[in-house]
Amino acid sequence: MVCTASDLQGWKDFPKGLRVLLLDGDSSSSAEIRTKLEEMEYVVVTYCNENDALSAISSKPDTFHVAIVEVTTSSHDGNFKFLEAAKDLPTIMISNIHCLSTMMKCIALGAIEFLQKPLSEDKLRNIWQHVVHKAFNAGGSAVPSSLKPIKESVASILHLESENSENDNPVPKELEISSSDDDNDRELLEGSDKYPAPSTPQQKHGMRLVDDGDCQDQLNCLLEKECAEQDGESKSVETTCINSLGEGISQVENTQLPDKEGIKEEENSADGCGAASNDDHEIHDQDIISSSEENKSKACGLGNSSGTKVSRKKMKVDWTPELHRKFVQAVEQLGVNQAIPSRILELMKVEGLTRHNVASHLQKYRMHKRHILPKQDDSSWSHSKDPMRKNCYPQRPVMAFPPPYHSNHVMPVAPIYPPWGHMACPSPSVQMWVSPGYPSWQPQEIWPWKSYPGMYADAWGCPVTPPPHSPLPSHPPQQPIFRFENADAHDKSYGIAFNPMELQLADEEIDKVVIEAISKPWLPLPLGLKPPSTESVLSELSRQGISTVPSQINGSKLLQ
DNA sequence: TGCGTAATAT
DNA sequence: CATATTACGC
Repeated sequence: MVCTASDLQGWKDFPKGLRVLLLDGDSSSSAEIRTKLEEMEYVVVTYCNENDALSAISSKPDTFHVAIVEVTTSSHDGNFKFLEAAKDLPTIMISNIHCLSTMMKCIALGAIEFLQKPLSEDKLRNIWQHVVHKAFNAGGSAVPSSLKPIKESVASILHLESENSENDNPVPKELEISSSDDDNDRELLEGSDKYPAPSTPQQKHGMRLVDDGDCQDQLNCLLEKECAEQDGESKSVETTCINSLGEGISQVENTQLPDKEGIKEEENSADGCGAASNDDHEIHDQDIISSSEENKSKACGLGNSSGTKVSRKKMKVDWTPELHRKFVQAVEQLGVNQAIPSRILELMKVEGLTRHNVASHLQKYRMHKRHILPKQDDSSWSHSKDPMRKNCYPQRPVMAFPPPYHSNHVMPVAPIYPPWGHMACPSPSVQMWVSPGYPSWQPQEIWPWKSYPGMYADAWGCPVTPPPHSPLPSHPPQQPIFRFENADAHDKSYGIAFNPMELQLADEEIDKVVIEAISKPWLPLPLGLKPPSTESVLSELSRQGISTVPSQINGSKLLQ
């Protein structure tokens, strides 16, 4: 089967444009539902009496993909006639009444779902799932023609999926998907946290019962991915297995799990050592985490194909730059005084992360910070709430980029590069002069302490112009100096001092990396790039006629 | 109980 | 090695 991206063109924005028949005698509720649906870019045709609706579907049976039908209390057959007539059309019954027998009757007659009014947006948004479900579930050729395009569309997506996984493609699948329909996935993702949950529990289980496992699994997989990407606001952290080394890719997935206990539970049962009487939670498949882990391990070819209950003992939090960014953001937001594990945890809103995780991280974070800012001036970080903090960059007019590119620019006295750059200026005031283009909420400081393999592309999801092949060699930590150029200088004057060895490197490669680094100061330094040494900064400054440098920059002593 | 810290384990 | 865990004092 040929499955090119063009196959998807047919319904690129899949749920959008779904044609919905709305039959509701109550004009106000009808209008409301219609509005909501149209906001979601569904195409709605409303009917207020059953006969019109019936004639519509009988004259043009392929017009609609899904129907939403009110169960009337007035007319006695309560639109059941429609339900019977529209067997091919996935039909959702809606009503004000809470009558179990009515509900059951509807379901028995083929309604795919019964919803109480008022309908939440989630419910409405998710109606497409029924359509897909029906498209796959209707036996073979019996798929109503209105659903065929959907089935094909989804099938081709699924096919792409499986192709990708066969290739043991190094590119995370998420990226594949997103690149295949790049245009609209933003929008899709906007509300994506609302997608994953089927409108009703019944759907999840019901589907499993009926469907053939393959499709279903793939579909779940797909749906999961649709919402997995959400970059800015990842909500859960995936704990990683020990092997995690291979993957620098962002390990956060948005799972929006209602019960936060998911991971925590597993922790104590982690190695299942003493407590044989483990929790019974495990048997529930409610645990999205586990399934995503499974996917992941499949992706890297480590998966044990048989055991569905993949190791629950992955409990190490991988502090990806992204996760750390959130951490720092939270710390900053709280101010150092308030930055205690529990609050940080709250602010981070990362699912599955425990207070212990945060505490441990915080501990390390503080240690490193303190190591960098020796006692001399701990006020630099202990009173970050102080509004006068903005003075912490007295050299501002001098330096071109808002804050020194990385906080590490301001070199500590120690010759070695501290793995944990200190926070350049923890207070929000720093944002005041961050140039408008920058995501000012983002902490200026990101730890370059960890070199993620493949982090250029993966950890941040977006292309960071990685050095295509040969990433810069990790050089011995003495020579290579990245001379940071300041504002007055023109762009071309940024330079790199090479030692002979490095001259062999393709200049363009380096330039690319440097440009990238300069233009995106919020990213960690790419592997191989070092922040400028104190000496180089100073000499550069003096070369430009700036001889006096404040003795204290950002709390770090530069001179004397 | 929660926090911070250091030592220790994985 | 980075992180978790533990232990201890507050």
